[in-house]
Amino acid sequence: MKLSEKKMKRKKEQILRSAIKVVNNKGYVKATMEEIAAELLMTKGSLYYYFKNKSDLIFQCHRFILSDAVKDLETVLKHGEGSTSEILQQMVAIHIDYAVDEKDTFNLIMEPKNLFNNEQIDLVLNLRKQYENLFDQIIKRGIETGEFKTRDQTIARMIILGAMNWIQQWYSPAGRLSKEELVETYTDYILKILK
Amino acid sequence: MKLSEKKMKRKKEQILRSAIKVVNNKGYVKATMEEIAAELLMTKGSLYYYFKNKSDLIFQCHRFILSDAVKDLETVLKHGEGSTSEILQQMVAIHIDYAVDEKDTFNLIMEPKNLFNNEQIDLVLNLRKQYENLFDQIIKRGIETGEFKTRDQTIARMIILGAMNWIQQWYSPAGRLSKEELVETYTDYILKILK
Amino acid sequence: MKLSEKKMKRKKEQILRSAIKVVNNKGYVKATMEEIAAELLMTKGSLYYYFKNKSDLIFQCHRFILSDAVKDLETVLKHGEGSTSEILQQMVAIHIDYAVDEKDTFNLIMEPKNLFNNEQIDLVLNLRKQYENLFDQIIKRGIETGEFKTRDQTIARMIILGAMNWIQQWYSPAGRLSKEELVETYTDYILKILK
Amino acid sequence: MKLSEKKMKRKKEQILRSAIKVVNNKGYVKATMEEIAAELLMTKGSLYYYFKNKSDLIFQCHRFILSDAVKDLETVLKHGEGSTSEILQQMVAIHIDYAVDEKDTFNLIMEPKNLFNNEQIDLVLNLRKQYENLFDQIIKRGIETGEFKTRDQTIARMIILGAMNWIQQWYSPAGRLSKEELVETYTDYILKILK
DNA sequence: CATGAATGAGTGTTCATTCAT
DNA sequence: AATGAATGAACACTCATTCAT
Repeated sequence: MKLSEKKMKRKKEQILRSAIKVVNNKGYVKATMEEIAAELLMTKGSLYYYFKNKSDLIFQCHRFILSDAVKDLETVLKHGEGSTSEILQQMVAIHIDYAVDEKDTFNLIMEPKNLFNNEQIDLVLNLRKQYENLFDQIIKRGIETGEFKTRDQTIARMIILGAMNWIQQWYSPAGRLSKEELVETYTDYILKILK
Repeated sequence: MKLSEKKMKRKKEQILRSAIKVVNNKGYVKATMEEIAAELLMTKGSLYYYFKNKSDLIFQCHRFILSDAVKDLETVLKHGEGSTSEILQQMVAIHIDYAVDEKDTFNLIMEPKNLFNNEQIDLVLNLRKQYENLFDQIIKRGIETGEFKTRDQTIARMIILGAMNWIQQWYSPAGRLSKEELVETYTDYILKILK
Repeated sequence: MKLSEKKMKRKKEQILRSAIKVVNNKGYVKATMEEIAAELLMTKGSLYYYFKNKSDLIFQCHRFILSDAVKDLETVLKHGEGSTSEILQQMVAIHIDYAVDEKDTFNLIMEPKNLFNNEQIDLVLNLRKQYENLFDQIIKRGIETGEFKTRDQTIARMIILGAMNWIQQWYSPAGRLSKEELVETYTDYILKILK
Repeated sequence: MKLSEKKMKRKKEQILRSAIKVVNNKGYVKATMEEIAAELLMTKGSLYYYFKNKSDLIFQCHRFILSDAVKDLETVLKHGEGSTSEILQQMVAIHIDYAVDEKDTFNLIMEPKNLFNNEQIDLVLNLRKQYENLFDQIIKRGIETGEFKTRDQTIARMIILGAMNWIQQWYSPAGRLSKEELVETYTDYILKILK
């Protein structure tokens, strides 16, 4: 019982990984079930054993990655050490890690959702809100400790997220900047926004 | 000759306008030649008299909008009055206008380009560079006048562009903020980055 | 204008004829768009130029045949000469003609309709009612003239229709009975029911 | 041996019952192996231990129901009490019961058989003949006792069967007529045919 | 110039069937 | 005896593209 369930879960994850890859290379419309399956040496028919729909599969991809990122951020937010600014820097590092390492994957964050049904949309929006909320929390904490101040907190957060999401459009680890330098510079600018 | 050429040009522009509308509504993958033609009371077959491809048509849309935006920015940059900060504010206003009004067509900036052939990609990348360059110019001007200073100018510009491009992911003119307020707040934060 | 419309109509009818043939040979579920198209040396894609759906196409088939039959029956009912019994006999002849000559075609009458959408179902049920109603009319007329009498008119009509629809399950023109004999014998029995 | 054979038989019957249910609800084309199995808390793969094919399974359903009906009719025919007319009425009741309760499975009688292979078709046709023959017998008996008379016995029987089979196209137990009234009225009319 | 008509490659989805365990 | 998993053939439907008229 437990065994077969684990197997199922592992397979689902494999498929998700493959789907994430393909979806983010081609966009979710051009990503075909065939290609997603092919990468795993399966036939597209088999995918339907694990996922109800293409829509469902894509949705799970989104959810999967986002959940992971949320978990990482939460850990830092709760157990991270140092000043609020230092914790913020760690969060920026996490976001940039996802955006750069899992490039295609994380890109999902900013894609539209004409494919999701209402139920799914709700869940996605919730996850996104959760994600944004983590940055809201750190900002609020900074304000409370007197480290930060903002004119309009929502917009400040949007600016920060936008700036970070844009990274994957241009940054290459092979380029002029190391990831560490990138994180540092970004944090620097972000702190300017919050001060 | 000249006459028929002008007619052709006018027709092409009509088609582009229609295509832009549809693309902005449905995204370029779901935008069908049929719908683009229908809006003009034509049949899709006719489109092929003016454009080689759907790919070509979409590309021209992108180019059209981007050129427009570049022109607008250039005008402000050259003839705009006021301090560098004030000119920057006008540029932010222009960008936000395009991002909000021309949603998906403008959005193409940040989307992959599995649709464009190499020739087209080069042209698009050039346009993008031109676009970015205009923001580089205003930053440089600010530094020369002593109004701005940056730790890393490229990254500063990336942060600014990223922040602005993100707007279309969340901003609705029907929401809490008017476009004017949005522009003002954004400029405010952007200036913080540059000071 | 008028010309192309006529062409369209003619083509639609051709497709309907083909569809009727295939549908009634294989049943509407096993009838494929491909096969329907193949018979006309078309590709299945083309069918969608004329019909929105498989469901739509099948529906039009049903409607097409049923309308024809209704028209024929109405003609006899209104302009037929002779006693009510004699007119009934002509109606029986028409029904049997459809059932035997257009065997597969007419069979549609008795097939379920899990395929039709609500709008279509309404129309189909209406047509069926119209068809049944024609037999109701002749029965009523017979009762008024004193030629017929019934215990339960609805059931009488159902028995008559059922008996006639069953013919295509067993009758072959190549068999023992000519169509004329068949009609005569059937009418004979039907009159027994109505007397 | 004997024991496991009995187990096998019992299981087969369980499956048939489930299949019959599903087929009656969805029609045999839309009835899926999955659904048939699910009702029994099995997986569809297991069905293939008991039945070679879906075709085979469906065929056995048909056979099962038809055999049952034949048995019931035979019982009445041999041991039924009362006049020939009264026995006929009981047979009509049986037929109507099957037609109404076992809708689609029983309906198979009058559907084409693109699903059955030649071997199966022969068996089905034989069963049908057996079924029809039982009605022939009662008619013949009526003629011998002087209760009935017919112009053409085969056609008379066809009319009676057709009328009865049609019932499932329109009758609903929830409607105006109870099943008892239906039986009585039908018998009444059928007797008119036979007199 | 424009269109009506046709095409064909592609795509998601379903489902009977198989088979190792 | 049963199952989990995979397969592959089939099918409806879409749409960019073509071309004779």
